[in-house]
Amino acid sequence: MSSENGRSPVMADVARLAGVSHQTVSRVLNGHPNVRPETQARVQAAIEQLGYHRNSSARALVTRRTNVLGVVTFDTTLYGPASTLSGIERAAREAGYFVSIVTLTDISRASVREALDYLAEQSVEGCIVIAPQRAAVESLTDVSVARPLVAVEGGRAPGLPVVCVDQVGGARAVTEHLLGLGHRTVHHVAGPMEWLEAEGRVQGWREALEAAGAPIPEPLRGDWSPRSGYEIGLRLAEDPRITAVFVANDQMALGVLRALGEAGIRIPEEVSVAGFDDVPEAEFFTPPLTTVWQNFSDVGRRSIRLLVDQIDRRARKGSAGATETEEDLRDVVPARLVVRASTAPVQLR
Amino acid sequence: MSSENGRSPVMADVARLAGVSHQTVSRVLNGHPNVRPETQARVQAAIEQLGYHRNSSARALVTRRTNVLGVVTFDTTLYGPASTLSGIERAAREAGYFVSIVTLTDISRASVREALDYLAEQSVEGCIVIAPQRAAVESLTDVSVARPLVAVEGGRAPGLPVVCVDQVGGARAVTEHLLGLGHRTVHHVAGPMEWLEAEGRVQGWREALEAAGAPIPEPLRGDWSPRSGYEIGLRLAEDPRITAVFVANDQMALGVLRALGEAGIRIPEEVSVAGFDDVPEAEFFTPPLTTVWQNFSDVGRRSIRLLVDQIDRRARKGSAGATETEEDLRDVVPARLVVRASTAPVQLR
DNA sequence: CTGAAAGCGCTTACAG
DNA sequence: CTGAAAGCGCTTACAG
Repeated sequence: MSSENGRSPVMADVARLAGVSHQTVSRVLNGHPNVRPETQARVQAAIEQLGYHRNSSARALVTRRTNVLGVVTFDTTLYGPASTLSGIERAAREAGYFVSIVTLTDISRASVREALDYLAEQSVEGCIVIAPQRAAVESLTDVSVARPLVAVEGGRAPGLPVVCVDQVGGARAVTEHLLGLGHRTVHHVAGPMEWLEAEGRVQGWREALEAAGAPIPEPLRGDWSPRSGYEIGLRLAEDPRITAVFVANDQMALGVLRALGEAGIRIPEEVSVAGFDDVPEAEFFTPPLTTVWQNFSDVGRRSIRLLVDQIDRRARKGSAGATETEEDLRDVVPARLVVRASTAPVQLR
Repeated sequence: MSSENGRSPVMADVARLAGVSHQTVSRVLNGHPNVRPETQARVQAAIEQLGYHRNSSARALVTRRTNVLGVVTFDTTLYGPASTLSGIERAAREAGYFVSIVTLTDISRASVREALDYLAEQSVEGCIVIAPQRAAVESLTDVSVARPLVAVEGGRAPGLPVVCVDQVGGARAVTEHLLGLGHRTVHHVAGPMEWLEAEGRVQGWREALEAAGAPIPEPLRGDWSPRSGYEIGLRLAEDPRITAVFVANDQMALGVLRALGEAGIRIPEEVSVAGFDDVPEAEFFTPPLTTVWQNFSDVGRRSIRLLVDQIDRRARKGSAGATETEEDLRDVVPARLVVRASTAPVQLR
């Protein structure tokens, strides 16, 4: 695999073996035209014989392109971020980029900046930040960032392209579904205030209630965990006027189902429960959960497209300086209601 | 942030501003001794004033080190791989490495090779393959790999360092727990044959039954999904002799719980059910699931340590050639039984 | 269609 | 303690 003297082969070794100059090897490697077919074949043969791989650092040094994209993400063991990351990675590879990731453990402004600086040291050509918290988004707009950037689930941010799922629309759809079943109103178990997705879902829920002229109860706040859903569920069980609950994610919905179940409340006969995310398990909860599906691979694809567009545009202009203010790019991916057995027409409790 | 003429600043710009040569800047950046404190301060000031970042490609070209590690993983929306990836990423960063990931969609020998070749083009210094399938491991041993490699959940492979959770021990513990509750035997819902983790769990279960002199039923095969657990659960529900089921992961266990529930079978009064993984939801299943916890962040830490050790050893020897056969490194992380409400002493059904 | 030359931005001995 | 020189392995005009 390596050349005779033990080090890995370089372009010059290939050139020598093929009886050409190293520029010709470079041309073959880069698919330039103007190489005689037989020369090309000789070079290819030499490359294979030596097991030659182009040195990516040398190439990056001269082309000023690393072909690396950075992704900053938060807690990849949550279903949403994990699915998004996976979609991003696939789309990036298809676009010819490598993906370097940093997982955040805490979500302060400082830690996001730190992650971006860290990725900058690796000379990434652009970054995607999966940062659904308010603090994260602010940390992105605070400083004029030197290189292309896309926020996923980022909320509205001036000059920062954003790709997000239509949280508001999804929440509205699930709330309307519950109202349509005859429920007088719908209670809401929300995610943490700092999370933009949590706010979007609150907003959609509120809009649907307002449009229907239904009473708007105070939302109860969980932290996305099944445990928080369970604890809130215990409280919900005590109020007999509650007949419908929209929970901001499936994990918390699981906790709510469990708490209501323990209290002897039958679902959906006495209380309807709906979630958000459509995790693979949701279909097998007891009962199977009505929820909202998000197209994460689409989110990945679109965010890579937005990022690569920025990179290409900048490359064409040849400017490494500040970006001129771009129009507010905001790509909203629709959400889809999935109706299962945890929601039903209202009955007396 | 950039130098006057619009391009990003280079070492020479810093040198000029600080009134030193660019070598001195390099020394400061690399923390070399033998730089006068005041020179160092001047250089630091110039670096900050210009917003200078060292060009990583140029550095990698001359040091022959990219500081990038590759991770090949399979379906990061599964709890195990996602948690492992997250542990690896954190440990790598602490060790001063960047992490470049490739997510596999199918798990053929060819796709693993392709992913490794892809990472090789980025000049990663070593790779971790989270590849719990037989085919993946074989693809790693098949070809003598040019650079350091560690397999996670890889089974026994000659010359290939492996970090894995003690699947056999975990499965034995959960089976012994069920036998200890008085069950005559324990049925098993296994994962797919190609998965080494599935096989380890079958083995531990079988060993425990053999040691107890209990009958050994044929394991039923699922595909890790809740749906497959559900379908197998429907069959289990029909056999009244079954009183205890060990399911190879929590997602399938959820499906089993659901199927038994639909059949009117009470858990754990009539049938005990246990899982494996301890996903965050497991505690909130109905009933809360007895399962086995795996320390994924430890797996991440240990696999990075093994990989970095290999890299350092190679760097010291200065050999880029073939690795000499190393002792079979195999780092086994213990698993821990977590008893909850889904398992109970045997009763008549 | 192909080669000789310059240069990308660093680090690493080597002098002093 | 600091600088002049060489070189890492490529690509990119520029000749021919």
